[in-house]
Amino acid sequence: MATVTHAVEDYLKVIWKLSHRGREGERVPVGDIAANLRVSAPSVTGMVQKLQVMGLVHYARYDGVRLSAKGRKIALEIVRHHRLWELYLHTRLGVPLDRVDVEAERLEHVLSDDMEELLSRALGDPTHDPHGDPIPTKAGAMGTVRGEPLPALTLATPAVVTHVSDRQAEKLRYLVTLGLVPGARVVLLQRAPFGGPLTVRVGRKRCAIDPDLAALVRVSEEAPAAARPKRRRGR
Amino acid sequence: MATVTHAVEDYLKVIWKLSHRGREGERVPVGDIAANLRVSAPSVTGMVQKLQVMGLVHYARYDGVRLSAKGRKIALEIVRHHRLWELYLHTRLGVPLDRVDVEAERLEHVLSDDMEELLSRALGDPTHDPHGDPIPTKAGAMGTVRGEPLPALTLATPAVVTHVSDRQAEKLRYLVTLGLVPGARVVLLQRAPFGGPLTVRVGRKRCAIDPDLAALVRVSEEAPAAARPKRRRGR
DNA sequence: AGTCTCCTTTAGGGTAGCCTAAATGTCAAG
DNA sequence: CTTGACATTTAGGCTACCCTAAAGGAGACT
Repeated sequence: MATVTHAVEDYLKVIWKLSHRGREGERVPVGDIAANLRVSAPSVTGMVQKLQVMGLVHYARYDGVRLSAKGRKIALEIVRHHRLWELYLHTRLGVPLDRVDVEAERLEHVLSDDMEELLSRALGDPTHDPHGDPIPTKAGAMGTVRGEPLPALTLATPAVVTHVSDRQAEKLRYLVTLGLVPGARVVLLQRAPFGGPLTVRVGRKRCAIDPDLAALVRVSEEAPAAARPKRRRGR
Repeated sequence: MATVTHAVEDYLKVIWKLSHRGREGERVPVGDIAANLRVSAPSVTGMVQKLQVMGLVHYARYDGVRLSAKGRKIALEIVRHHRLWELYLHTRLGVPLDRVDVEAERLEHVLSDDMEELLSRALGDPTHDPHGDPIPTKAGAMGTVRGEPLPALTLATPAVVTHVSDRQAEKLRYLVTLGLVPGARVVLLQRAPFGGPLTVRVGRKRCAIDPDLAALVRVSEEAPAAARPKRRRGR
C-alpha cells in the first residue's frame, strides 16, 4: 500500500472540508479542490486517481470525489492535529488568532500518535479549537459548532462568542481587532433597518458592524462549558 | 536561487554536525554524510554538487565537503529550531528525554521566524537544550557544552549532570533509566581498577556503570545556573 | 612502479508531485 | 439535436530526491 504523504493528507483534508459545505456526503468537484489547494486541475485529477487506487476516495470521471471510510479517518486525524496545534499555539505560545491557521497548516503533518496524546492531555483534552471549531476525537467523533449567528441574537441579551469563522483570513483579522473572538461577552444593542449595520457591545467597547460580516460570528446566550462560567456568582 | 528544501536542511545540519567532531572546519567525507542520513553515497554526491551550485558548501571531488558561511547560517538555524523544540517537548509536554530527538527531527523544518521568537520567549530564551547541548542564538552564536566527563570527576565530590550525549539512542535510553539526566545530582564513589566499572550515586540510588558509557555523561562540580541552585557543599 | 582495496563518482532509472497545451465530456440554450 | 461554454481529463514534460550497477581515483603494501 502506497504511503500517505503530506500531499495526500492535504488533499484528503480539503476534500473533507469541501464536502461539508452543504448537505452531508456531497460529491466534491475537482475544480474546487484545485482552487482550494492552489494547484492546477490536471494535478488534482491525477492525485485523485491515485487516491482512488489507494482506496481513500470514491471517484468517477467527470463526477466529483467522495471520501471513503478510510479516507475520512485520515482526514479527521489531520483535522484533529490541526485544531490541537491551533489551540496550543494560541493559548500556550500566544500566537494571534488570525495566524494560528497558517502555522498549524505545517505542523499538522508532523505529529506522531504519542505526541498527539501528550499534546491533547496537556491542553486538557479540549473539544473545541480557538476559533470554536470542534476537535474530532481520536476515534473520529466530532462535536458541533455551538451558538447562533450574531445577527440572529435577541436584542439586549448578553451572550458569549462561541465561534469565529476562519475561512477568510482578512475578515477574521478585522473581527479580531474588534475583539469578536471566542469567549468575548457581547450584547446586540441595535439593528439598523434595510440590512444596515448592527450595533454591538463587545466587552466594554461598542462598535457598528455589517450583518454579513457579523454572520461569521456565532454566539450563545448560555455560558458555554469551554468559557469561564462566571455569569453570576455560584454554580 | 534554488529553494532550501527539507532535504537541503537535513544535509546542511548533518554536515555541520560531522564537521564538529574533531578540530574545527574539518572536511567531511561524503561517505559519512551518507551513513548519517541513511542514504546512498551517490545520492550524497549529487546533492552536494547541488549545494555547491547554491553556494552553501565548498566541495572538491574526492576531497570532502565544508560548509560555506551561508550554509553554516542555515545549519545553525536548523540546530536552533531542533534544540528549542526539544526543550519545549521535554519541559512542556513531558516527552521523555530519549524521544525528543526523533520528534524534533520533524518539527525543526516547520518553524517560522515569528514562531521561533515566541517559542524561545515562552521558554525563557534558554541557552541549552534538555541534553545540555547549547542552543545557537538567532545571530548564530553558540555557547559550549559544560562540565567534564563523569569518569574524570574527583572521587566523593558532589556534582550535577550538565550534559548527556544523544548520539546513540540505545545508550541514552539506558542512561535515562539510571537517572543520569541533566540536573541530576551525582557523586563518584569508586573507580574499579583496570578500566572496570564506576560506582556512582545518582540522587538517592547507587549504580555501577562502565566508564565508556559514563563518558557520555558530563558533570560539573559547580551548580550550573540552569539547575536548581540548592547545593549544600561549597564549589 | 604495480596492484589491491576502499572510497567516490558517473551513468542510467524510478517515484512523487507539479505544470501547460490540447482533447474530450456535460449541460443548457437555441 | 446541435452548439457553445465550461469543467475535466489526457498527453507530455519538469524538478527534486532517491536508487543500483559500473567506472574511476587515492592511498597502502609490496
